[in-house]
Amino acid sequence: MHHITNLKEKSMIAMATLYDVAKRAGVSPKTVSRVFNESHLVTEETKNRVLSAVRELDYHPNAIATSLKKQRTNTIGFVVPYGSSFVFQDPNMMEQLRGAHDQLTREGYEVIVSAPIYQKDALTEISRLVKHRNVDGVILYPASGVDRIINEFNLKNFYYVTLGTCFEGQKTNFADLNVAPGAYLAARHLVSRGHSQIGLVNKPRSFFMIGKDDLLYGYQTALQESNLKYNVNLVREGDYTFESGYHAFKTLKEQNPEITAVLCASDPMAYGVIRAIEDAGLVLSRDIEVVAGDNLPLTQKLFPSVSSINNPAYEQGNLAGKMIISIIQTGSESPGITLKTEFVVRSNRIL
Amino acid sequence: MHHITNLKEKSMIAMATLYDVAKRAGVSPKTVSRVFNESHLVTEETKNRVLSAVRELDYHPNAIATSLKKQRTNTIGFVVPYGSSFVFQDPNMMEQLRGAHDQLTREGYEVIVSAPIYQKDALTEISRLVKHRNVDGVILYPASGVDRIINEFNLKNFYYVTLGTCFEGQKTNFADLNVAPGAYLAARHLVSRGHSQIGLVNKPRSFFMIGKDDLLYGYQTALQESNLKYNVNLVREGDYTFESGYHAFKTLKEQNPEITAVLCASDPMAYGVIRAIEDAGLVLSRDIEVVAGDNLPLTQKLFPSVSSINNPAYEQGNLAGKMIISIIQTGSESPGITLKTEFVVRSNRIL
DNA sequence: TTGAAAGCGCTAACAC
DNA sequence: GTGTTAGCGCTTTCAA
Repeated sequence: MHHITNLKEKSMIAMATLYDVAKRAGVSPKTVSRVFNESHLVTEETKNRVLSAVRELDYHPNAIATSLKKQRTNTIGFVVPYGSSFVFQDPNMMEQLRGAHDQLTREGYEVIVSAPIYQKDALTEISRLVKHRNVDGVILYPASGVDRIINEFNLKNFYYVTLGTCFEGQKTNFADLNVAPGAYLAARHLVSRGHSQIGLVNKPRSFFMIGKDDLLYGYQTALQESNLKYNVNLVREGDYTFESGYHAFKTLKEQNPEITAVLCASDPMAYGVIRAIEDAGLVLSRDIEVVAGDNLPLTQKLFPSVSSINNPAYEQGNLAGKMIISIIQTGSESPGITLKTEFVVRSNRIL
Repeated sequence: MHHITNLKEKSMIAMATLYDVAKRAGVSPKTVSRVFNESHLVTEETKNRVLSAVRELDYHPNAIATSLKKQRTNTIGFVVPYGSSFVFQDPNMMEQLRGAHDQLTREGYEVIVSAPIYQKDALTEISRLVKHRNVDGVILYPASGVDRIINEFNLKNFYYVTLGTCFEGQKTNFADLNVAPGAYLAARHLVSRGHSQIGLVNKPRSFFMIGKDDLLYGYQTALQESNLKYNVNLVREGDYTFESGYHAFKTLKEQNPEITAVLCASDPMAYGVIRAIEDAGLVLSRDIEVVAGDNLPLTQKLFPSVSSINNPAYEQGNLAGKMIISIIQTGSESPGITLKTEFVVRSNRIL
């Protein structure tokens, strides 16, 4: 049945197979398999004989063979477009990944991470991972074109969860975030502290479904309630990066000299704003009050006086992990869940 | 040969197999396989027939079956102990991961990332991934106990690369970093600017093989050359985190009131030092000059006046990726490579 | 409680 | 240039 050790190159040592264990223990292959999968169906005595053989031969079940037979890999793909710098250098995205990782590994899944540079590649990568059966399902990030993939996945019963909604009317399989509550509270807070010229550095338009879960919505609602009129000129659109925050504040200040506060959609953009404030010869929290968007630990530590919208990115990733597992195990879709943002005050404004 | 669509649950759609394609195209399975693997051995005409069938059936090769047959998965494990917060929240480690990811995906490998909380689990995880054949090889991080795993891997011809050396005398399969040159230049620079009380916030002792590639070594060498005597009391040991940096500066300043400069082994620790400086009522770069350890983009942006040792973490990860691929493809070990740190001056000291 | 035989989807060896 | 056959290492009927 089994051939002699395959003398590839120098000393490739043949790994023991389940058959080797069976032979050694004097039982059938199926019995060995049972010991690993349904051990309650095996006598204590035979089990011990098998386990001895396992130890003696240093046997480890071949995960690939198991996957082929069972038609599942116990692996989940985490695919994010926009390139590896965008992903691995964005602490907020890393929090999402961390949340997913923790949940998935706790449940015995491996995590394949992929961050192709181009959206097109990302879409291909998602399809490939799933269709080639490398993974049992994917957690994926909104990007243009993802809706088509989702459509196909729905038809073919492939499993996925999205980090945010990917098209209007998506009802299932998403772990989303509603930024409006945090933005609303943040804007109210700023107004209550006497600010009336409040800048908004929003996320890129392409990233969101315009609607009631948006930063802008919370901001506008708060202004309305306070009878402050909405000024388009106080709104900027960044791309989550430091640079875009820096640039946003620069132009905000130029066009609105009276500006005294800025609300940011992300922490890295808040850093850019802060840097721009200092470069303009102004003092953070005295001349301009900044509200950050993620409430990252680092931000709290570096800028203890900066209040922040709380972005539960870890929980979001965790939730996505839970959802994909449940979807795989039940074989049916999961209702979408939307987490809420909050607002954390850290105002020890200077003067 | 092939059974009717397996009506699991509702509508699990059967994926086309290579046999289905073969039948449809009127060729043998092997010919279909050839089209995907050695297409130059197939006539243009049959190839086209096969590809039509592939398209019509929406066929995708099953990666698991290929892996089982070929005895390789085209997947590399990236395993780091110390837990997911330590990993995903450390921008420097993310740079290593990013470097590895970019190289590996470019070469057609998937990356499985795993960050177990306990070192013990990490060691188990490394073994499992490799022994169960989930991955073709692993990139792993120094931790106590890794040396035993390496020993076993060497014996059994399993493939690995380490990010740094894991035991004294390791000669192969590592992508290491020599911190001494950067530390030396940094210390010389500080001395040349008139500093004589220079604090050192080093990495944790357990992380390094004490030797000539150490931060301390570069620091001491520079002091010696300048005829400054080495003062143990100016040296602290952190654990790469903000908190440890904060605490380090606090005690440094208490015990060395004359201190005017601090050299840090990592950027997060430098952030902690900077925060502590400000909390002590001192001004960064005027009262205390700080040198950071990683030269992260964020640090450059947030603190433009802070010089830094340059930590080529991306390159290190990239190199590790290159090495593991070469090791797998040639079947033989790779000589270890040590990257050098440099020093980047950004001194626009205030006053 | 245990075992025999078939086969998951692919490719390597060896025909033709 | 193309096809046949066996088998990668496991689990799943089904039978004993």
